[in-house]
Amino acid sequence: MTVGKSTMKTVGDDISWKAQNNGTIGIHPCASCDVRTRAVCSALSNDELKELALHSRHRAIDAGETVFFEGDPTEAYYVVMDGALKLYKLLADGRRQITGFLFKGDFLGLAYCEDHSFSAEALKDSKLCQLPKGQFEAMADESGALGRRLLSIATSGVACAQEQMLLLGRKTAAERLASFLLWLSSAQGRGGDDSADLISVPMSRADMADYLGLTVETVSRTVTKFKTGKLIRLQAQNGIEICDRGELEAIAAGEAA
Amino acid sequence: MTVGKSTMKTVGDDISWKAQNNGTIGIHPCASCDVRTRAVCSALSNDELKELALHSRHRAIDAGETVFFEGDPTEAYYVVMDGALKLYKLLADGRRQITGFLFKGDFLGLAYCEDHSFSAEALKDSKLCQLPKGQFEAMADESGALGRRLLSIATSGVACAQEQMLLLGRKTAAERLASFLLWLSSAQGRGGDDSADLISVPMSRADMADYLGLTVETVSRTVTKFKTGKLIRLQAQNGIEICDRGELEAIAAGEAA
DNA sequence: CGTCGCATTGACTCTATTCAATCCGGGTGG
DNA sequence: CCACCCGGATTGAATAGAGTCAATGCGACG
Repeated sequence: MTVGKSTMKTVGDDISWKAQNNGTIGIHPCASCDVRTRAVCSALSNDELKELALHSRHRAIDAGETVFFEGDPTEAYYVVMDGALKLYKLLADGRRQITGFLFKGDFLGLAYCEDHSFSAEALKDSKLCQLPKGQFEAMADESGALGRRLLSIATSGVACAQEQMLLLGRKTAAERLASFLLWLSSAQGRGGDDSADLISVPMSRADMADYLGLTVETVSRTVTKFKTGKLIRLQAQNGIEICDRGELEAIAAGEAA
Repeated sequence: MTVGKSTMKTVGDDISWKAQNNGTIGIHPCASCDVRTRAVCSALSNDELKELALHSRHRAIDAGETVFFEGDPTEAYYVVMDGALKLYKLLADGRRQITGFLFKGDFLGLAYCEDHSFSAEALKDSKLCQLPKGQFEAMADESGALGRRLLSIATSGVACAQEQMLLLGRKTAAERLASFLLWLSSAQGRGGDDSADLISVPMSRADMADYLGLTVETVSRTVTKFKTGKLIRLQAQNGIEICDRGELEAIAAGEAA
């Protein structure tokens, strides 16, 4: 198992300071950031945001590139500005468990941890906003709002993880896939009305398998079964259309016949 | 699946106010609490502690009794003063996944969540210190130390949960049991030197199975295999002695032959 | 001493894995 | 333009690891 240091190009200091001054937000690079209102940053005052922006760096990550490896010392936290990431852990012989996927607006990192307890890799070309560990932690210590926001992120992370434990420990392959598709749908519904019926699946079958605790073959077979049963329809560009949400929900909950 | 409201006797207002005044701690009921230095409470000043104690209640929970059910509105947080609890989630047909065990000193509850996302039940007769939700949250909002402590608890909860996902998604029965025994050992080592070789197992085989994503039979068979292989020895009163920690560690990590 | 609940063991089954072949779409180079 | 190639996805056949069903063992307790 190769666990090396991550190397990556830093887009660097080229944060735009040209954002328009609208009188309330003031001039700072985050003014033009479209995840600002959704991400952790929303817990910061304009002054704090400005301060933090002084130390932040944007990083472009290509698909397949690693942000950091499990065991690496934590040097920074990140906000996903665009793209998608997978988080995973490995066993000595290469068996892999994906512990989560991150999308636009999500926060990456575990507060106050010395070392990363998982690896993070881009599913597709992505943009991250990198926040230096020390700087960010100091700010979290100062700002009650940021601390509370981080707590709420961690808390929902725990709830999510417990749901996934239920899936991994007790659900059948079909139940796992159904749960996954519905989760993906609701994740993509964030921002829009509700959950989308046409979902884009940025991860490979192998990634889905490693997230669901199955093999590629089983995922593929189960997808086919859902397709045959007219629960879903495969679309171009890794799209999946949910045709019978009710039935999928019943399956996901373990209520199916 | 019966999911009712939890009912429980409240030991009530009989918190002892007789703790000795040693000049620094001052007179308050927590002075005599032996988990005070380990639990969340350690993040509070004496004044804060005193304030919180005014609203706290001790609850005695019998083995098998439920503290709260998944879906119940969160009305309080708890500190486990003594005993052991299991946290679990259920599927519609009764399949159960235990998502964690709590011991003396552990914190019970997910900060700022409206409803409980899991049920909590005592493994054996236990004592809890109940902290009213509103009171405690207000205090967390005020005190940076408490907020940070809660964040660190939630954060290590996430790391723990991810480790468990790896176990549930990718480990074999033997690897799961080995990981579990070592975890239990290190959990009981807290307070003592390091990890204990003689561990007490307060949960039934069924609980172990539901925690490890296995069946009772498989757990039992695997225990027998370990016993036969001289990796462990069963002791009286649900005790298990670890005889070959190195081999167990190798198995747990997935490095065994 | 008998009973009850949990744990263990045995025999058989089944779901998901493994191993292997084929398919499909996109990109490349002749 | 089209044949070729490559990686991911799908499908098939055989296998294995854990599950299921059922019987027995064992210790605590009345």
